[in-house]
Amino acid sequence: MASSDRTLRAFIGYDMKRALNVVLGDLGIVLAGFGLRMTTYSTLVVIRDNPGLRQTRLAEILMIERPNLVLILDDLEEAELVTRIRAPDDRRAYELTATPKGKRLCEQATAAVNGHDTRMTRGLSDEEVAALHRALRQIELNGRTSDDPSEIPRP
Amino acid sequence: MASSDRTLRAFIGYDMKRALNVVLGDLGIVLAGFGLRMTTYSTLVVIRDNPGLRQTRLAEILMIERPNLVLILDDLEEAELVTRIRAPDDRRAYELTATPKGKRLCEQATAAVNGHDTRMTRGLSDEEVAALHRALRQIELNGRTSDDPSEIPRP
DNA sequence: TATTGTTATACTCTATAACTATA
DNA sequence: TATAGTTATAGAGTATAACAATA
Repeated sequence: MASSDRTLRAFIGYDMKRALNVVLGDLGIVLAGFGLRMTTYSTLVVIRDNPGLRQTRLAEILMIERPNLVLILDDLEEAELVTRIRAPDDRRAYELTATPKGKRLCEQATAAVNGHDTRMTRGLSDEEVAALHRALRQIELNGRTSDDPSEIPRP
Repeated sequence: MASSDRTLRAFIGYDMKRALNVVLGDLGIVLAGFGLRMTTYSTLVVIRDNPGLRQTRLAEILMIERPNLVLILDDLEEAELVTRIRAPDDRRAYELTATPKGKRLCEQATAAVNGHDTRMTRGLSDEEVAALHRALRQIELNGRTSDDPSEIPRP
């Protein structure tokens, strides 16, 4: 009986969670080959793309809490992929930069993640993949803007 | 600078994770109104749809590990939404059934989750939502069948 | 007084090994 | 010996409160 979860399959959240589970499983294997996890990889990419970024802004971009980012950066710094340098204009803050080693690893890992992405979307046309991206971003937007709890019916 | 994560936005896994985060956040609020979490809700639905189901099979359907299911069922049983009854033909196993109270709550919660689902997919046409379901199931399938590690290039 | 980064902590979800009782 | 359910435990991700240094 392969469809015993048919009721749940009607919900977009369930199909998203099932699909994301297998995607993250595969991605985790790929990134482990570079000594990275999902969190450290995405953090490294954003730092490489935005040199001099500070932690509060980085946490906003990645939608994670600042205390959790501290541990991720500790990992990246210990692996010599990222440096924290005191900001000259604000001695409370750090400017984050990818080291040459970090940039190289980021590029190699990104190539592998591109391959992973291609594998995961196999069987879908370019237009279908583009539509998938659009739909997911629309849903993210819907979720952000429905923060008004008055819209949410309660029992 | 709203697109500082543009590199990551090219990956389907990133857009899926961002979208799922907001969906699960909203869904969590909806389900909390019924005293349920995501895990207890989906477990309750599958039990109601498949009376007499046993735990090993249920864990397979939901793709969770059996030890983790035990705690979920403890919750559902303590809330008197589900019963574990010794299988007459195999005294190691339990037959899982939703109580009348469990069926009522399941129906009410499902109505609320339907509303949540509609809110989350707002701005998307019926055809776009259908395409989204199809794409996500294709990706889940791709992930399942690419279990062969020989396909995954390593550094 | 407010902000940056930090520490400590707690809770959920997830994953594995080892146990018991039955088969 | 194999299976169904269970216990114990550990890891990762996530969330909040409170702190020191600086603004």
